[in-house]
Amino acid sequence: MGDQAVDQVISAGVRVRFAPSPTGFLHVGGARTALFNWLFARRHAGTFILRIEDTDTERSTEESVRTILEGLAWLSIGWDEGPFFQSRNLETHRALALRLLEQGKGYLCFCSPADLDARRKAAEAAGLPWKYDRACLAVPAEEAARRHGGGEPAVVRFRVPDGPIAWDDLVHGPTTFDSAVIEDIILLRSNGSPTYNLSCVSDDIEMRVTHVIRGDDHISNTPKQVLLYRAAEAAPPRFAHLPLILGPDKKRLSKRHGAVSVTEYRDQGYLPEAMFNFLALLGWSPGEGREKMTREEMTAAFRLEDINRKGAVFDEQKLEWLNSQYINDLPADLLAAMIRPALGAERLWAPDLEEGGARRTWVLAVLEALKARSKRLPDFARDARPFLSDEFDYRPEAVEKHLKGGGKSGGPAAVAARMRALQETLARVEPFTEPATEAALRSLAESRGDKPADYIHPLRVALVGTAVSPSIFTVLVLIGRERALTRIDRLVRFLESC
RNA sequence: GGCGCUAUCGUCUAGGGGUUAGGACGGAUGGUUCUCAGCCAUCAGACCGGGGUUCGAAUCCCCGUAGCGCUACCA
Repeated sequence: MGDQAVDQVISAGVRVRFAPSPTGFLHVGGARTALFNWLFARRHAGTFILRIEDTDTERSTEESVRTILEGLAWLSIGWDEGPFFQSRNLETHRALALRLLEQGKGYLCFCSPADLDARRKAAEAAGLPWKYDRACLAVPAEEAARRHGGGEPAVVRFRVPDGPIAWDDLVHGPTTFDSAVIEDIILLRSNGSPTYNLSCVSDDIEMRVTHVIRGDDHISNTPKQVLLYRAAEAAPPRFAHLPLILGPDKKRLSKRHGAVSVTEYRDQGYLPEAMFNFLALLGWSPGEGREKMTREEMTAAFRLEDINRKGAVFDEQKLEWLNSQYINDLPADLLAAMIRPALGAERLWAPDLEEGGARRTWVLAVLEALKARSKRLPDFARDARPFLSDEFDYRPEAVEKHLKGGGKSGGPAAVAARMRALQETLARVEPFTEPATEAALRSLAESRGDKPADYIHPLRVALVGTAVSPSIFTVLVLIGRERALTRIDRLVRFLESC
């Protein structure tokens, strides 16, 4: 079958789901799983289902549900069905378990957790591999029913049949487990609540999920689930297990590595498009060296078969680079909208920036000048301050290097003299444009037997307070003649106080 | 311990019997220049080890080794 034919078969109703448990924020691993499900669904014009697995009432919180939804929304990963809450389907899960029990595919187990724990520990201490020993399998069904009816606590276990279990993983290829290593799975706890594997399989059957795309850490759950599909006489879905996202130490990415929540990255000033692109590249490559891609390009190129099997280290430096690329591509007016909260927090956002008008046009020009040197959104709020406000400090290292710097600059007095001369020149230069101001500064330097840099560096400190900025003449024109002259005044006064 | 998964530059990866093993991030050097960034150019940098199969193996097979994951009445 050719690729197109395969695609057509797959496309006959692809249904995938992202099934996070709401016990924390949406971490980057979860986001990447959601992303791949989304990409696969879009690629095959299928359905993307969001299912919240909130059956662990101890740890599940509504706050968690909110942040997960918020994270998905930020990344623009929308779902077609749901969100469904697994806790609403408990009765269906229970019915499946009871059906299996009735059919003799399961049995009641009266072993207490404490008892089990003791036996497990004893086995481990003796260096023996532990697996539930099926002690209760020997209890006749009638007796078990009577004891359970009489109030004795019991769990429902699934009786694992003998024989090999195999599936053709879409990313790992053929994978097999020997049922001998799988213990009889608990389906229903002694309080009657269903366990993860049961709920998961039951829901996936009910929701007619065709492809289960999830993290590698679920590989060992898969044989159990395959068994459950068989027992339920339902066709199992295709499985695709994604490589884990690792920290720099090659261990599964976790909080101790720093930021792991997607909303943290948002708050650090990453663009959702950059994050989306970066996450997609973690464990997947369309080949041909393609890296920076639009969602549409990623969707068109996405194939589960191209997913890697090796865990991928989350490289913040590359994320930052990608982010700078996206920032550079962003038109200034969109940029303005994105950094507005940050500017507002710094009290740099004035109401007159809201609508069209000269002031807004000017602000956009400032952002444009700052773009190439910005890696993350907060870089703008920091660098834009001297443009948007007259309140800024001289950076110590800039003062040290360009104002006081002994031999080369001749000391504060010499710098002050040059700035006075420059001030006079700038007061007269017409028009006040980049080429004209540059020509004026250079000829002034020449006439006084100095180097242009002797004027440029102190001027930069005067205008923005730092040793680095965009081209000084761009800055000069953006700041404008009047403010520039005032700032030179301020610098001269500062030099006199040195 | 048992079971499973994995193994190409520091990192993300391309390649899948014959390649100077390619690209990107990061690093280094040089250029542009008023600084930083950017941009441009150049450089350094990898097929885990051992056996097979083959005329030929990074690629296929086996065995090691290492790393990671799972091993709950959590999900």
